[in-house]
Amino acid sequence: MNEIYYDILNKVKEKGYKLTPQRKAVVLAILDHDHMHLNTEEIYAIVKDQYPNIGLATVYRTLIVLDELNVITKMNFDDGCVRYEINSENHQHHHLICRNCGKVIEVMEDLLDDIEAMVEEKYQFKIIDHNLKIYGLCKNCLDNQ
Amino acid sequence: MNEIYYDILNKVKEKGYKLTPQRKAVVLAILDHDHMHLNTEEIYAIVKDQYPNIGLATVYRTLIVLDELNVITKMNFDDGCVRYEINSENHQHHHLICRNCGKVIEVMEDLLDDIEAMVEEKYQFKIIDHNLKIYGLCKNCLDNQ
DNA sequence: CTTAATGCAAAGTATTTGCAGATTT
DNA sequence: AAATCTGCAAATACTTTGCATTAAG
Repeated sequence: MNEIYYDILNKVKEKGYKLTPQRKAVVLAILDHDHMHLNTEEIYAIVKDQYPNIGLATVYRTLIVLDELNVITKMNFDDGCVRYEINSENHQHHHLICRNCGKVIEVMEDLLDDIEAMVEEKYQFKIIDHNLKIYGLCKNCLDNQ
Repeated sequence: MNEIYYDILNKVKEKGYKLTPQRKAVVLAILDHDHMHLNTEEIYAIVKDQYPNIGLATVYRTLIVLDELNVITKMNFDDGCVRYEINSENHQHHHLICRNCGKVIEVMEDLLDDIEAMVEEKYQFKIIDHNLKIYGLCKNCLDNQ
């Protein structure tokens, strides 16, 4: 965890961005709430706790920088806002989204090799990343019906 | 094509919605521009051509109805707006999105059976639909580098 | 004739931007 | 010291809503 944190700070510095306490606080907030798919307001609320006069615009701007540095990934769960995830390369995963309760479940298995091989060959498309969302009903909602 | 159109009108009627000329015009606009991933403004512009005093709000409201009836699907290509596609059940496809030029390419092969079977069994999740976006570089952008 | 749909304008959200002052390097 | 970053408020973009009027069934 600490290692990831310092890796991110280094990336920020390397690219010529300044290491401000606000930026550090945003990075920490995201790391501390991994797998929670926070949106900007939520990250802002967390950071504001320890850093009461940070502005929402600073959080927006920091997230743009982190996205540009490939540190985080934007996620869209169709709930009207952008949510963020840490980008740990060797940790590919997909999302199951319950159409009834909205819960998001992470699936750690990848299993997209076949389709990716086909795409690269047939479409001459150089794959960088992918994003798979599966919609349906979670166990809980199925049971309580 | 005509068959799909009347199927959609029937669905609208069946659910108790009124068949207004505005709704028909929106449906036609989408059908006439299939695979073009239009957003609301674009649909509005097309409809306005033949129906100059339609309001943007009517288009938004019609799209909400069509989405609810499962006639169209919302798509998010990370360009800041929601885009729509006709929902032809037996025509599953994925999208390749070029990180360089933004072009969206449709992939007609499905190839998600393995992963779906695994998800249904291991996560006890009843799958309704899925959405796969693959990011990378299209042939054109690779060639011109 | 009843009920729902439309068009307009106003109101909401989510996000971005301009700018003066503060902070990092 | 130079350049970037911050916080604030205003601006923008997309979408939804209230309401009086119109139109569909």
